[in-house]
Amino acid sequence: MPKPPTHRLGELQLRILEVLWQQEQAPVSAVHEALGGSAEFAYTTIATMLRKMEDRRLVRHRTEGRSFIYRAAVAADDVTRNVADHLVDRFFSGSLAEAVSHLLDTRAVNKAELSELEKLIADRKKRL
Amino acid sequence: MPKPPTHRLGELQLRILEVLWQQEQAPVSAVHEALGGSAEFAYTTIATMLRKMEDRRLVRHRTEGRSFIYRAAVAADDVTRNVADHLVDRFFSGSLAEAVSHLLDTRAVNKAELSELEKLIADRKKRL
DNA sequence: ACCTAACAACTACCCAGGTAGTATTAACTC
DNA sequence: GAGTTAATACTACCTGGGTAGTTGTTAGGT
Repeated sequence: MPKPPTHRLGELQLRILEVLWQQEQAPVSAVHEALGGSAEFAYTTIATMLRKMEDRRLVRHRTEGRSFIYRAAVAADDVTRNVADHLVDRFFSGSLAEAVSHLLDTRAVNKAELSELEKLIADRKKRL
Repeated sequence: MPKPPTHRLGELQLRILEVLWQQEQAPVSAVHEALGGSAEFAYTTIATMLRKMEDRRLVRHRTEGRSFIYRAAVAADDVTRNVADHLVDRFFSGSLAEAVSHLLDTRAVNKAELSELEKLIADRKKRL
């Protein structure tokens, strides 16, 4: 099956997916609620977006009574991985080190976080 | 001045910026050439995109004879930083360690790269 | 049987990235 | 100074994210 290009998702699509990842499955109304209700978006906006996302195979639905119950059709990890991978490839020519270096340059990283990173890498090294 | 949201750039816009970062400044024709000439894009596509990007303050131009000489108005580092920062914030709730962990999980990282990372972090630690 | 509330379907926008054809302008050439 | 050429300007289109109004359907209450 052709995987959808999961990098390049709109912000709303992302938030909808996040709801579905958390709730496993939900009718339109529940997604709408979880996103802040009518204060943030019209109910129809969510319904439309859900339909469009189903076209792109990002979500699926089944019918229950008169309601559409949606669930995510892509895993959170897949989306995250695709987006992150794409970034590293596109902006750092595939070099993870370059990416991390850049991030370290421009973020306030405290000692604790640095130690966490060190442990992470040490662990990884052992596993080779 | 209101900075343009540099995350969320189209692919073509990125490639145009990359040309401009490399060449410092260039007329439309040079950008078009650098992007593979008419085999890839019509000359007018590049010209149009450059104009649109100037609206968004991503590039500037000056006139030289009848030619427009364009140059980037945003630094490569700024764009990269914004995109990377946005990613870490959006997908890893701001945790660099989480992001790196995820990347390590899904990319084939060899020993050399791991060592490079280790050195990077050690250096950074000293500097605190 | 009728009314209403809930819900999905349909339709129609707006905006921006991307694409490119056509028109225009200005300089250069003969 | 008419014609060619190289450049920009204008215009129009497609696609996809985002937004929402209107319409149709149906279950439930009375």
